[in-house]
Amino acid sequence: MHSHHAHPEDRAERLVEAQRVCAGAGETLTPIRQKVLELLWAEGGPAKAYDLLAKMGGESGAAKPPTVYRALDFLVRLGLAHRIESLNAFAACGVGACARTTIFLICDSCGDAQEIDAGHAVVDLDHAAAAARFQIRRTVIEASGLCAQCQAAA
Amino acid sequence: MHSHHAHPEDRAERLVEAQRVCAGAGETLTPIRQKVLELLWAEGGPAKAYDLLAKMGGESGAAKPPTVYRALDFLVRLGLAHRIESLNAFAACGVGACARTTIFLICDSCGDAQEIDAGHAVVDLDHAAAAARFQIRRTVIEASGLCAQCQAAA
DNA sequence: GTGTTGTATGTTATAGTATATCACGGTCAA
DNA sequence: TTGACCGTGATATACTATAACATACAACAC
Repeated sequence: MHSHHAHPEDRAERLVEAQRVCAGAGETLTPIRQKVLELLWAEGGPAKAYDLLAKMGGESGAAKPPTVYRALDFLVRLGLAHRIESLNAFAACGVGACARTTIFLICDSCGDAQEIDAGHAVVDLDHAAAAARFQIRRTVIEASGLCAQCQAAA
Repeated sequence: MHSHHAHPEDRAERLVEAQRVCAGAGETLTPIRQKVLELLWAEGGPAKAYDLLAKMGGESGAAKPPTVYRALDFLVRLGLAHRIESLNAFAACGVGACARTTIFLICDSCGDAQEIDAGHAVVDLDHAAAAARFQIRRTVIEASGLCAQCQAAA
């Protein structure tokens, strides 16, 4: 599941890009962080923290929750991944890394999540916030429903 | 906390309105559901399920989690309350009940959440979804940051 | 070299959020 | 009166996330 829509870029290419992003931020893509990022790529869609945890392996038994949560925090902080609030899940950023606000279209049927640029929606949100004199730090825009494929299947 | 911005309407008035909404949907505002709704009103801001649970009282000891979650599901289903995904919290609908998509502006400092109409933002979201042939069932738009008061205080 | 600082990770425990499941009682219509 | 539906009670458990403290190691100043 979630293995459809393979990303055009080669895995090695994305990895180099991710490392470049980290270096640019003065941070390091450590083995653990890289592993979690690759698991997110492999998932190809929303992934739960504990599912990632189970796939972490590790020589001295399984990894512990803080390990994967720290890595996820890091990846989200650098824009390499996103947190999907309405699923309590995480997804690799569809374009490598982005500082932009993105929208997730989450299919209730197949569980996949499509990431699209927020575009004008965020502009309007900024207007609304300005009218309320509210200073936005972070924006979450998520819509759930049926993706094109699942509509066709139904 | 959260007790500022008292709602203009009288509590009894809101209650009648809520009952009307339920009746209109062919549903019943049972004592438990009403109790949870009143707790949300009393809170005046985002409330956590387990905090509500603790305030439920009940003669034979405290209420159990499913009781409050069922009531919350009901209230959200009828538009009498909203779920705030990025807080894992719930809030009474600011206008009694609404079918509309609303935006929450969540203050990181005081924890209050202001509910505003989605307005154009949701139109743009609809456009974006249509372009992806995605059929939206539910929309979550939440922004967090600093409210006007907390900006002034800082 | 020694100490110090900062960052990443390991480890244990626990807090916090949510639902599955089965049982019980009431209402209402067939 | 029986059966379907709904709301609730009750128990248990699943799932999500973080606190708190310990360890390791590299970079740098002295």
